[in-house]
Amino acid sequence: MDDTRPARGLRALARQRMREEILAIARRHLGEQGASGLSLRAVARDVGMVSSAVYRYFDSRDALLTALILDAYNALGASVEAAEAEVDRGDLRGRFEGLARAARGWALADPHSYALVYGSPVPGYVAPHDTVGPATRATRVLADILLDLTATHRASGAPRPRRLRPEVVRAVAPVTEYIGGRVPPDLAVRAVMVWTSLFGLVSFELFGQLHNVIAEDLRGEFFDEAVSRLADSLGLPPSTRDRRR
Amino acid sequence: MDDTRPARGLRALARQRMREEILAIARRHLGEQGASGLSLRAVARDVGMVSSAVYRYFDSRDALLTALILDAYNALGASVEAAEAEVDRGDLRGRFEGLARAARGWALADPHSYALVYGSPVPGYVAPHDTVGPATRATRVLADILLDLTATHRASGAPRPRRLRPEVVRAVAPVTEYIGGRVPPDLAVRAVMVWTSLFGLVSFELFGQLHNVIAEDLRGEFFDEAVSRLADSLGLPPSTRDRRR
DNA sequence: CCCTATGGTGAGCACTGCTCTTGCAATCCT
DNA sequence: AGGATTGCAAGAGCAGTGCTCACCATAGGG
Repeated sequence: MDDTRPARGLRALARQRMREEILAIARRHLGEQGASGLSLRAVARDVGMVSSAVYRYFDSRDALLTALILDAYNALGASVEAAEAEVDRGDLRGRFEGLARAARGWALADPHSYALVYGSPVPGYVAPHDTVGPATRATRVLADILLDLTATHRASGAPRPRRLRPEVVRAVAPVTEYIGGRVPPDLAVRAVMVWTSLFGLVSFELFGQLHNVIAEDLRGEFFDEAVSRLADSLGLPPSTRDRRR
Repeated sequence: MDDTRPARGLRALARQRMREEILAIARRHLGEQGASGLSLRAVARDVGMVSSAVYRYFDSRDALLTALILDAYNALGASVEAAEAEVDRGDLRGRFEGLARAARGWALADPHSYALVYGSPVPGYVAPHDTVGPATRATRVLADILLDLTATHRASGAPRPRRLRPEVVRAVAPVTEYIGGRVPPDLAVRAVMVWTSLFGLVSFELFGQLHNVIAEDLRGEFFDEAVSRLADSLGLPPSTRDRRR
């Protein structure tokens, strides 16, 4: 049932087309009513099938949701990649800002998909985690920025690294390994904090936690300010486009 | 149906007892299967009623959930308040650390309740926001710490304030007003970022987003490190208990 | 002290996810 | 080319859900 890839043969091709159509309808429903309101039967109706037929393509409602989660990760990843790719390679801060703004923009445009991946796990804790591939597309972008940062180690305005307890160094070991290169543990800690801060902010905004906290019509302004400070905390040099002084 | 407070008369008292009993069972179910699996019928069965009788006490399943959300806010608030109250008033950093650790501790102990309030809104975006009272108990604690900070303005190790665009100042106006006193906008911005960072981190940990990022057995260590850095970013002076040098 | 508001009952509607049997048709193999 | 095999769709059905409603008993308060 985990037919994702090749599609050889006429039959297999038709099967994949059907799968795609179901997913398309499901995507639409998700965008309209959210994950909790996504009904396999309703999707089946809209696609013109009887509900039991859908089970030929997805093992369960949760399987359908998992496919949508993968979808969402890819959409976010693509959006972030595209935005970051538009920026001059040398402009590390600009690349970071592009990444951040793209993430928020995508989340605002498709809040239900965002909730699907960064909200509370809907089914019951089981789902994702074999979705590692697409899940890391966005994080990869940040990792590459950090790689470029350490390569051209202009320690200009970089905050001085803190002394780290060895347990903390071990704690962030997966990150340092993932980023590659020889990124110092202190930067890895900063990176994780920036990442959680970024998505924490977006989540707060989307999930209504910023009510009576940040004026609603100025959320974008505040976000930009926050992103700028996060860039500072990473030690990203001032943007090359408009370097002051 | 919004019978929360007084309870005068025998009947009204019995009513509130029943309400409490239903809530208690619901709370148990929530802790076991999570919000999406909370069934009004199942709760009714466990409490020894027929399902329709529950509707005498709660307008709908969502109303029950809303009551549980209120519950959760209060539990988190109480936990945070208690932890922070144990710390010497002058030890601003210690108070902040106590608050942060209590929040994470409560979340880990009752993840479903945490997801209820800080995860994606389950019903369909409608619920809370009249629950402002209990919702702010935890934030009030931070606000008071910041008030004490600005009162005893020892600008010792405090990061130098940034120049703020006027839109940003307006954006955080609700925060500055909520905190009270005359807290500078720059500190308000920092406070919001610290808050989102804190809960972003907890959310990431609880929702599985830290998989392959922070070693699972060292999450606590990493959290402490992060909290320490967040305290720095607020300009909280080193703890009075173990001041170095 | 009686009467009425209150709260419990059970049937029922429309919906959900999921399973299983049945039949048809396209595909593959000899 | 023909027959066996496989894939897909339909439909009925089960267990469960949220929620409504007509129906009563009873106990509390006027």
